[in-house]
Amino acid sequence: MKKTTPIPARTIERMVLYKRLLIDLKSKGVHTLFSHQLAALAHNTSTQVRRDLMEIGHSGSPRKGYDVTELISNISGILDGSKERIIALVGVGNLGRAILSYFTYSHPGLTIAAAFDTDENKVDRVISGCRCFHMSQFESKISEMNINLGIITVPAAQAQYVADRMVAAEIRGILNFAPVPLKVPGGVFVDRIDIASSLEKLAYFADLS
Amino acid sequence: MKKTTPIPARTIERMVLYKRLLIDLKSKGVHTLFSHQLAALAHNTSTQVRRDLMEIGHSGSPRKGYDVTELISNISGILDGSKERIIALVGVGNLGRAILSYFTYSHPGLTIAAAFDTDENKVDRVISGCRCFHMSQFESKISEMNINLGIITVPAAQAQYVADRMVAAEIRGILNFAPVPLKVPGGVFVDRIDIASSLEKLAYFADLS
DNA sequence: AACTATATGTGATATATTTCACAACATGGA
DNA sequence: TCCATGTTGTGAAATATATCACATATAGTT
Repeated sequence: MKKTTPIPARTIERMVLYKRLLIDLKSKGVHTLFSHQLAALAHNTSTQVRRDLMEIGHSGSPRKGYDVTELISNISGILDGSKERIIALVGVGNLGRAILSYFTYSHPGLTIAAAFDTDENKVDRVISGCRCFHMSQFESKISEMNINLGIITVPAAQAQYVADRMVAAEIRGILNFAPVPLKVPGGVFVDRIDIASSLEKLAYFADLS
Repeated sequence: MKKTTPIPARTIERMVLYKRLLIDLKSKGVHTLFSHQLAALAHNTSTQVRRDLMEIGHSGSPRKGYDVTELISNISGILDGSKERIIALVGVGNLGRAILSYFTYSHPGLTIAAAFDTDENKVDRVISGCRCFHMSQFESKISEMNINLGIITVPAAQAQYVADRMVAAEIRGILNFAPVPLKVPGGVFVDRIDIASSLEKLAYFADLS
């Protein structure tokens, strides 16, 4: 079996953060730390940290705290699934290019293997270190390269169409930057990053305080 | 008084979505709709929609549903605060430029009034329709232009420094694209968009299904 | 004018998530 | 060796969020 208890979504989000913070600490020579120290870095409480670590079954020592290396490896064991994550990006506009260039400095274990667009000026070129193909080759490249995650950076009007093709190509996770909710069958996970929405939310909560 | 009951954060997020969907519907000539129709578009349930609208005190008619125009105006009344939202963006790299160009087609009520960087090649130029200033002019421009929201698109190492200057310049809301949590005093609202984290989360949830 | 069918609005309930509070426990020092 | 200290791990309580279930309302029909 893969996992015994379903780990809460929020916990997973924090886990990603913990992992990055811990890797950073390790590179600075920190070998051990307490829940309240990690909490200070992650900007939450020590109870939350301990509860999260409990979720993944990690334990530390009451007086020494947590072993950084061991904790990183435990968290990675949870986050890094069984199969490799290989990503396709569709829509090589400004945002698409920005994301490509951001990931050129190969993020740990996350590789954008191919980009797709319908604009002939972009097709068959290497853009920010990533080869750009025409959408007509989408299905064949996805299966050829074993791609299982997708990023959508096309305009809203085309987002659902692209999502449908991703689903048909057996992509299991989609990160959607278009400002529309996508309809996908169960078993496909979608996350949306909506910059305009975030700004509106920001404006709302910045007002009160 | 501004608001009587604190509206749940999640409700606000959905409200932003509703508003956009409704504006789109209105432009297509839809005058009235039922909660289950909005729910279908927003990808949630009719109960959720009704509960959300209850939150802002909007009511409809059992047989006609909700009046689109009236609903848009009610939601806007909640979301659009008293003062105008004027935004500064710091860090004119790939991501920063992508965001600038995205907002050039002036999103409703959200204007990026100025961009800032320390790179002399970018300073004093107009980039994607937005004037770019040197960071040394940050404080003066913020107050001169009445900017109250900030977007951080600098590398992780400088993010906290930029946030500190934003806070000092009395910016009340910060949208942070750098992969580090920011420490800010109470009263300042921070939201983080972390693309790498989102991909990791995606990878995790795409695995199970 | 009364009836019917279909939505709304919302108290009550269920679920998810966070926080509290404290017993159990290691470690360094007396 | 035993104690004092400060941390872990976690049941229980609190809070936040979503869903259920149904009484209430209203427009069209007869």
